[in-house]
Amino acid sequence: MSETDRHGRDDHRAGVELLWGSEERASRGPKPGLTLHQIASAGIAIADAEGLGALSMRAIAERLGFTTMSLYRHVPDKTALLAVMIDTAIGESLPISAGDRLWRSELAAWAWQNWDLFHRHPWLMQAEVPGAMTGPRQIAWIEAGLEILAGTGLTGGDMMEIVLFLYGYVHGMAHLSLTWMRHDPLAWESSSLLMQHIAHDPRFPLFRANLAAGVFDEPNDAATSADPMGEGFEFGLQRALDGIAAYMRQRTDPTPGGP
Amino acid sequence: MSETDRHGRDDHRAGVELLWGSEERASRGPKPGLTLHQIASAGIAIADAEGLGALSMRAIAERLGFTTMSLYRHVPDKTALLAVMIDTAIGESLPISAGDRLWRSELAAWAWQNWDLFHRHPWLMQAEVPGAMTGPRQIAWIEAGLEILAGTGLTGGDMMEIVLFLYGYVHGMAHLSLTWMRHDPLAWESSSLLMQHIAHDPRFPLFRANLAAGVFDEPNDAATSADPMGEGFEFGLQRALDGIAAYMRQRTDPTPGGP
DNA sequence: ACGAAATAGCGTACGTCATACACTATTTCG
DNA sequence: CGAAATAGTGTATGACGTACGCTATTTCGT
Repeated sequence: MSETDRHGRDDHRAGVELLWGSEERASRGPKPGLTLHQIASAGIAIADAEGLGALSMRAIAERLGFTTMSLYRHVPDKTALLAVMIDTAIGESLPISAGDRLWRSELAAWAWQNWDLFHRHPWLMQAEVPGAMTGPRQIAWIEAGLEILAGTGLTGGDMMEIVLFLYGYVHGMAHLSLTWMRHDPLAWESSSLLMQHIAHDPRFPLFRANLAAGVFDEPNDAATSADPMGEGFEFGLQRALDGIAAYMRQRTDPTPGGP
Repeated sequence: MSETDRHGRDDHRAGVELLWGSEERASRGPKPGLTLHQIASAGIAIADAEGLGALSMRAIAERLGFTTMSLYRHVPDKTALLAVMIDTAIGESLPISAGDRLWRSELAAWAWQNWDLFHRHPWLMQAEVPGAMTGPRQIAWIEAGLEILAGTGLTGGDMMEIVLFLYGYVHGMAHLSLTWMRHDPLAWESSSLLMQHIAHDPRFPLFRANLAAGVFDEPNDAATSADPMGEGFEFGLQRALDGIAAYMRQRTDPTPGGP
């Protein structure tokens, strides 16, 4: 067991270095015919097209025309590779400013770009990687959020908490969206089966009422849209921004109306 | 491939029925010495103690003193079992009213109970199960949220969107918390390694400043607390509730200040 | 220029996983 | 009482991550 632990730790350390270290070519030995970036890109392509379940070391190697074990010359283990894949995918679209200098629209753009990212690479949500393997591009995303709030007169701590608040919301809502809205015909049938069950269950009168009122689009409508929960996301986003705005007012106007 | 698809669909349907159907004993055949509830409970115990990675059909069967394949008499596949585990774990603590009838404190209690649930069973976040396999107890949780908002004069659609907004936030923040705050000593070392990298990276001045200011507790402090991100959660929760409150004001007071 | 050192990729092998399938023993209904 | 249905067992299969030893290649110190 202690051997396993030691190994796990070494792989963790190696994973962090893979994300943050410099990619220097070794001086001696044959020239690599395979790069970390190629591997990560192949992995992303597979995960995008066929889901995380289809992402095996074998599948990646085959796609690249190398043997499975060759990958391990560039990556300590699959978890570390996933971490690199995540950071690579995030890096494909770093946050773009909305253009104006208004924190509210900038934050909204920031949130929507994040939302889109999760929908472009649905496996990002499922990939379970320890937080210590966070990569620089993910930090860059947080940094961008902090930058947006930099001119508002909030303390650093407040800024960080607000960014994490918003990031948490985006992440959670994207998870809901992706869990629910796999519009493959396979999930379709069982989904309507579930709706039938709920619709006949007397324990959930309010939920049922909303079902009947079409608050959830009927599955056949939802299946036609690429982003069926986008409206719900926008709603929550506006609530979140309202909450942030209220907090900023409260912190910058020291109104004398105390207890 | 079409054979696999057909099978996947059948398993999906069976999974939904497992969650929602009635558990009637078959009339003929030997008496079962094993129940679905036992299996799910054993699975929960393993996942709680050793994580989702240690949750194998073999491990569950061994713990119960049966063979691996015996489980498949009660469960179509592992995904469906996970769905039952999730619903069982959620059912262990159904939402409890805060006592007063104020939507704000009731919703806060609701959110905190959800947060606690995720921390009591961290694997709930990792368990990837299709949305169509949502169980009745999870719906009960949403229903409880709707009930809290029932007296506020909002439309059904608004109520649902608010509950999903809050649920999304709780889920996302819990994910952040659990991804980051595995306080096992194994993750510890690589985590501080990451912090070192960030601390020396000129690309993230704002993030670095907050690191230096101790906005993230130093890892050694965080490791001592059972819920190190609880404060951040409460902060975001209050912002979310403020945002909801603002929306309710806007919808119930039809102020004439239009465009 | 040359041997030592280091590395890239390959081939094989192992243990673990979910799960298909055939079998036996048990219970109940017609 | 026999036919039908079911609970649990035993064995087998194919996919997975990855440890280990090998060969071929490149570069450094001499």
